[in-house]
Amino acid sequence: MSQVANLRSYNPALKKFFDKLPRFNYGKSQLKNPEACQLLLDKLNLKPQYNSANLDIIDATPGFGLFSSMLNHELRPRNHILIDCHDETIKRWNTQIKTLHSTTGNKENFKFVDRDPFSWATYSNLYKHELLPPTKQQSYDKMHDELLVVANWTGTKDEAIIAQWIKCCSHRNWLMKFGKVRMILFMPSSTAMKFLSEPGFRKRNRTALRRDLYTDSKLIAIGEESDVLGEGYDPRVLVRDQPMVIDKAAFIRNAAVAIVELSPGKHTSDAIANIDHLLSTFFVTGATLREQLPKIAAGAEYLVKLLPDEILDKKAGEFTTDDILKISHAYEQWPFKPSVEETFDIGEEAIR
Amino acid sequence: MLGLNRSLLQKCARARLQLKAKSAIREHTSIATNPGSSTIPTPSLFASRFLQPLKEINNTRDNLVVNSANKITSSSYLDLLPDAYEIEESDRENKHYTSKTDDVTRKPYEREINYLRNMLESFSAESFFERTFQILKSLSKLVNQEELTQFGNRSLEAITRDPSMKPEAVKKVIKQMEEFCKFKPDERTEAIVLKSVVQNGGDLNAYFANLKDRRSIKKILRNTDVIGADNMFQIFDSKDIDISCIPGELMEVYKNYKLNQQDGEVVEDTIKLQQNIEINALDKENLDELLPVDSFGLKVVRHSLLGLKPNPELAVHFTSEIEEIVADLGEETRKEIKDGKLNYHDIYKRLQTDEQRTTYDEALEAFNMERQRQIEIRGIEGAKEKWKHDFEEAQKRGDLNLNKSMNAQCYDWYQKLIPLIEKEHELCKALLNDEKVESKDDITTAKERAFYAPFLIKVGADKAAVITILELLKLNASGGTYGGMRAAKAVESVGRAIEQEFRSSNLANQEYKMSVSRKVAGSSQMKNIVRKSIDSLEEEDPEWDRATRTRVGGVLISFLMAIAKVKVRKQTSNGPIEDYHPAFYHGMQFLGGQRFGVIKVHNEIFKHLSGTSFIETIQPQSLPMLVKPRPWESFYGGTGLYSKSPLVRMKDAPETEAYVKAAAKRGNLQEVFDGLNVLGTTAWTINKKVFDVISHYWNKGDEFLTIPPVLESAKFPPKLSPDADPSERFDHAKATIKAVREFSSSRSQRCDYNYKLEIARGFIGEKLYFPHNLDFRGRAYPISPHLNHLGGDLTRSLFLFWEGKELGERGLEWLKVQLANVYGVDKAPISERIQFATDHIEEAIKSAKDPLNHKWWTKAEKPWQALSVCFELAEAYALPDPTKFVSYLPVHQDGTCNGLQHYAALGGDIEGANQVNLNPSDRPQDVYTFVSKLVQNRVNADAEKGHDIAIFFKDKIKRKVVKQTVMTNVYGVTFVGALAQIKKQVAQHFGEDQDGHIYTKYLTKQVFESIRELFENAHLIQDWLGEAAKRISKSVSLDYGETSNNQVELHSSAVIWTTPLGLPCVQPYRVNKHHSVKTSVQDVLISNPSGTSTIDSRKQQAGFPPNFIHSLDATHMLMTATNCGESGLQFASVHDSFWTHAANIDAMNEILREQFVRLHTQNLVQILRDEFVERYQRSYQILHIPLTHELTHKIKAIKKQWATSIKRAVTITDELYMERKRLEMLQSNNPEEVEAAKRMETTISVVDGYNPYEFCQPIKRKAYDILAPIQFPEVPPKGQFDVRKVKDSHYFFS
DNA sequence: TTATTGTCTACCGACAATATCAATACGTACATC
DNA sequence: CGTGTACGTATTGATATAAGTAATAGACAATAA
Repeated sequence: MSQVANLRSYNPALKKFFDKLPRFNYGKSQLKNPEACQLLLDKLNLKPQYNSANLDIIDATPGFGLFSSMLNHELRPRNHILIDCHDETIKRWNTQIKTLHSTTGNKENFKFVDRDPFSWATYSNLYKHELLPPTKQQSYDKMHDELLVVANWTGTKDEAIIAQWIKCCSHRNWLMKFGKVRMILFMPSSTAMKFLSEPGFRKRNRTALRRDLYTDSKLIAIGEESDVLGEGYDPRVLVRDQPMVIDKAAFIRNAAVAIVELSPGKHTSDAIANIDHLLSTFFVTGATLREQLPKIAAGAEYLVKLLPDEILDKKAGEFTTDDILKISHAYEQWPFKPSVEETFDIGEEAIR
Repeated sequence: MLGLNRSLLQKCARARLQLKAKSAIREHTSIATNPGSSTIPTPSLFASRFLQPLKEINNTRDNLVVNSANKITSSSYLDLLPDAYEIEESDRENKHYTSKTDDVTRKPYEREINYLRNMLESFSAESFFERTFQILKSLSKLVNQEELTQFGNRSLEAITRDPSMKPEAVKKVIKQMEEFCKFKPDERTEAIVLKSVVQNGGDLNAYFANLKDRRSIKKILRNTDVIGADNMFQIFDSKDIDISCIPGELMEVYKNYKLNQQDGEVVEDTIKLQQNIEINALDKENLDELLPVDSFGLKVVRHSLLGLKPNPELAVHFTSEIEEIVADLGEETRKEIKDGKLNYHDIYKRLQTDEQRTTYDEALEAFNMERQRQIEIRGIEGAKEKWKHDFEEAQKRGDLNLNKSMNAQCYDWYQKLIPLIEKEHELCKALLNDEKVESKDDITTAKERAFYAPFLIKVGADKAAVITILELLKLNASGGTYGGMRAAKAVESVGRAIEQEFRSSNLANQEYKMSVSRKVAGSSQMKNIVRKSIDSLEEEDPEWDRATRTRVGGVLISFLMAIAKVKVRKQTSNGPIEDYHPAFYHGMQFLGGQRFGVIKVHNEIFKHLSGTSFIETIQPQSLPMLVKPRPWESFYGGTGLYSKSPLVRMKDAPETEAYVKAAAKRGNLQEVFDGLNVLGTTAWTINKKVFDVISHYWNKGDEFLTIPPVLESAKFPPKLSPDADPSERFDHAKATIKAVREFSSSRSQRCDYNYKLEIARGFIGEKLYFPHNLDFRGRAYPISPHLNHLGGDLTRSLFLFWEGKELGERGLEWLKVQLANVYGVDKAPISERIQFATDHIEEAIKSAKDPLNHKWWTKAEKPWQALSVCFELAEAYALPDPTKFVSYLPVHQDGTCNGLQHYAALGGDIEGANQVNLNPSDRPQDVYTFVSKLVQNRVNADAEKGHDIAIFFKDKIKRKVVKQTVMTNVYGVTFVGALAQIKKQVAQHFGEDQDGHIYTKYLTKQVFESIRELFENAHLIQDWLGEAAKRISKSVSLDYGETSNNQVELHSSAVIWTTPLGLPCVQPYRVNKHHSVKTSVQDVLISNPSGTSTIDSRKQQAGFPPNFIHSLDATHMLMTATNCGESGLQFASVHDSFWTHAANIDAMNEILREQFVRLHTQNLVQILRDEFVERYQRSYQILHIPLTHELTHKIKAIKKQWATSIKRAVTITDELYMERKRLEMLQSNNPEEVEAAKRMETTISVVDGYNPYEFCQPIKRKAYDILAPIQFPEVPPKGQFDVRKVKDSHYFFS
């Protein structure tokens, strides 16, 4: 690590903290290699897009914080909120910030928040408790340039959170209510493979379709987990986004990680609200829409009359955003369509 | 950067993986062949002799050929490979379950055998001979010769049922069976031939001419169940038969017959009638013709239930009997009876003398016997007739909208369904005949069809159609999923119902054997002999396996879904539009990301379900019985005339089944039977007065007390704005779920109540019985599922005893106590409860007089039962002397926290015994209040010390807060579970709070400690039970690895104990493997039940303490039942609530206390321990002892020695094997071997002399694992409480 | 072998996940020695 | 004639599904290192 100090985004003031790796990783994978972080930051190329003086960063689950600190050093934000609630991490960051206070006067503007990054309330409280100044509402036509969200959701159960944050893009609520806020998300590679896949790819699922409709996304980087590069990802995504490959050794825990950039897209949830529930039924089997129709509601065969063959003969995984909008539109025309509540499927467990 | 193409990626990946696999294998082998150090001493002579086979085991195990017999159950008949099933003789022998010390065995390959037997039956009955041979040949590989002969005979019997099977053909079949299947005929086989000679047109004389040996004729004729009654008489007529051919049991009939021989006048036998009896449920004209209009009691009979048409002769007979009995009654009563104003129970109530009642009961019983028979035989026909009737009525009215009448709708579906099923039957038969039928819209492959074809064809298309519709409607009513039912459950249920139908038609066949078509002397005697012979057959028909049921059900349901439509209308801007939507459709629902299949019911159908009368459509087994159930005397029995129920309910627990069967066979269960028979012979009737009130509120459709309202749709929360915060969205989703849940549960509850009430309505005035059976711990449950006295308040209020008992002084008091109890005043002394009733007697009487307006009763804790008591009291007080009132109401005596009572008796805690009323006291004690006080004390003490949370709770702990936790403590509730309970209470009493959980946590701790303090010894026992279960469930049997082929898992010992009445209880918790089965609807997951799969140790441990206690309370109940029965008391129970007439409560209380004392004066836990020590003597425990211990070194040395010898690492199987050999040798006759065995050391034998339980470590870390003989901790000492005091404790049950 | 992570949490009556695809295992036809 | 190879099919095993994971604590099984 001799040349580490020479890296552009490396904050020398924190060097001593990153020499030693953390004892626990709390089920998350993270980057431990400064060079890799630097390359990632290069690839992200965020600097030109933000103005340090107005930029607030919300950084969920920074872990031991190498990437966070380098991102910080790169962008020099007005506020950099770190949210984590694991003992080791809390201790580590508190001492780090203390050290910074005495060395740089914390010009890095780190603020550590000892709350659960999983909880929605944590974020609203940032504003409530004035840890952050109110974020300006901006247009959804261009990237929000005063707020950046970074999060590490690489745990085994974190996929749900990614799915939910995608839903937030569709509803334009939560932090997404401020505008087209960029999220840099570390997620399990298997999650990225599913959620980022394009129509027709084997792993394409309902959330991938939602992502397609409601967000703009880009695969920034992938961990080198197998010897076949990009194995498991939709090749079209690899070709389109040209993600960088991060060396296996650069990770703590494992390299089954993808780094994805996500922001709210042009559609919102009402685009297909009427059939959102029914989509799960479509994705159950590999049968065509024509075959699936009777399963969504009694008498839904009727829709055959309203849809072109080319869509009817598609499988759920092959739907494009256009297709799904057309299906939604057709459904709207159906006189016997059940109400949204009636299509609310609830499992037995929930009934007890 | 990454110009990658997909297929390339995948190819690379594949190549890489293959590489990995290869290297893994290499590594593995190099480890395996690595011998230990070379400086090890060689084992002793004997030891090395035993080690020899181990070397081979190693070699054969790696390339062990899995016998393809294991695959039988996952193959259709097309894929059977009889030649591949080679099973060693030793692997065909019966094996033991958990313990060799119990004489309870299992048959290896039982599932496979049963599967094959079912197919054998089917192919034989349908005369597919080639297939029959194929199956029999497969069977020949799995079973011994004796069984093979038995199965072959079974097959032949089925074959000869076909009248076109001439004797020669039968003989040819037998010949082929011998040739291909190693079948060996016996006398029974010959009897079958004989039957075919008589029945299917052979020359009897020629037959006997060839058979000169009298003795063998005798042997053949002994098989009366094969030959049948009618045929036997024909044989008697044969000139070749003389007395020397007649076996002993037939001698008398024979002589009798020959003596009175007369020309056979051909008559219709009643039993023959049964088979094809055409019962038109609604056609009463026939009856009217037969019964003169003024015949006494015609209307009485007409009153009968379920639209049954009574047998005219019997009806006439019955009514004339009634006429005779009531002759002495007043003119007015007789008129009432004659006018049909009185139902059967009303009449019974009017009778004045015991003699009248006895005669009446006898007459009714005889009449009901016939009705019961009709109900059972009619089965599903009743449903069809009802549908048809309603359909035709609707047509007559010109009413084309079938939606209005569910039944008419069903008939429409039924008619449309039949052709589909018929078509499928054709396809199945074609397949079985190897005919190729091309059908363009037949998407089912031959392979798939082959799985269900042999079974589907067993039930006719029309019956299958009815069953399918009925099951789907029934399941839907059973609630659960929102607007539908689990598809997996539905397909299996339909399959099961089909199987059941097939079985009951088989039973009818058996009946046929008993029929005699001529009026001859001795015919009834002959029938009895045949019946006895049939009953003595031990073999049972194997059940269809679940995969088969599922497949059969799947086919039928998919047909129904295809044709069942419902008409829908909708108003649109262009006027009303109409469409036909499927009534049932299949879909998926998601639960925690897992999906499951659902059959949804169209809302239009769903709406009508809770208002439809189903009583005609309920299977007879699901109804209460009209006659006394057959008394229990073996494992199967106890129920209706034509159906069998197992003594113990089992969900996939072959071991439980085997143990109970064995006990039944040994005759150990007589006392259990006795108790159950008392429960079964308690006669009930429906409380019409209460029923009418319920009915009134039910029909109003509003929510009232426990009656849920009729709801049109769920009350959904208001819509959310699209940009609502995620947490708001979450709450909204929760609220929606809650709304759906409430709606759904209200609807399914209404469906459920509808069933109950409809049945109750049908049974008003009838005398009914509930046959009972047991769960695996011995607790008794009524078999009829819908309506029984175990239900909630409303259901319980519907029941009265059939018999009445004059109250007397005490009875009146107890009746009052009953009122207080159900009203909620159940914690006061008896005198206060009586006072309560006396104080409120006016209210009660008014409630009874005008229940709709005077609502005092509705405020009771159990309002419906309160109303029921009100009616009773009002009637009593209408008499000049209420004590003279004849009461029919069951009065309850409930154990106060019965589980704790048993624990307290076992543990002998004095304070505990006081608190659950084991100790006499002038006030009833309430354990919940007491615990809450203990908690209070603790909290207050902490508060003194300035504990914040304690100060908050100071003097605020109510009974309610601790109640659930105290109750569930008996069931082994954990801290987390209790936390959840108390949290609910805290939220209710103190409001929700941000960090309420800190408070909850504190309080839970206090509650737990308080309970432990109060029931200290009881808890030691609970712990002891848990520890014993833990050791058992984690033990290893000495016989592990004995059978190489049949997969017995390492930890496979279940906790087994015997109740004081001799019922063996086997905890059925195992980890069952699953596999999925493709059906036409969806794939269905099916578990493979096994008595040898790995034990679910966690459940075994957690379940044992409560299960043991429940087995004791069940024992107590059965003992009490038996004694009450002997004392002539009517008795009923709901586990720990015992019921009898008010007048008999004192007597019952005495009995139940006596029995409790009798039960607990033995040291039950010590007995249990002794039983465990005996049963698990061949079990060993894996213990972790310190690495440094001397024993560790010894065992390591032995293992090293062995490892060198066998050139591989020593496994646990090897250790057990060596020990087994050593122990075998010790028992040897050869003194040399015994001597050697004494000198021989095994890793287990060296443990002898140590007590490793003393120095073993709980954790595996830094420890060495050894095998040690299982030991059980000493039983904790009892406290001071003397259980005999219970005899004087008036509040023990109250 | 040891350390970490994940699972489960009150008994019985009572009742349960499926669809798909890749990889392996198995079987058969065919070719070539 | 046997053997090896290629190809086709049945079986097995892994993975995805949805999308708040409440929160508590302690034992135990499974998995990773």
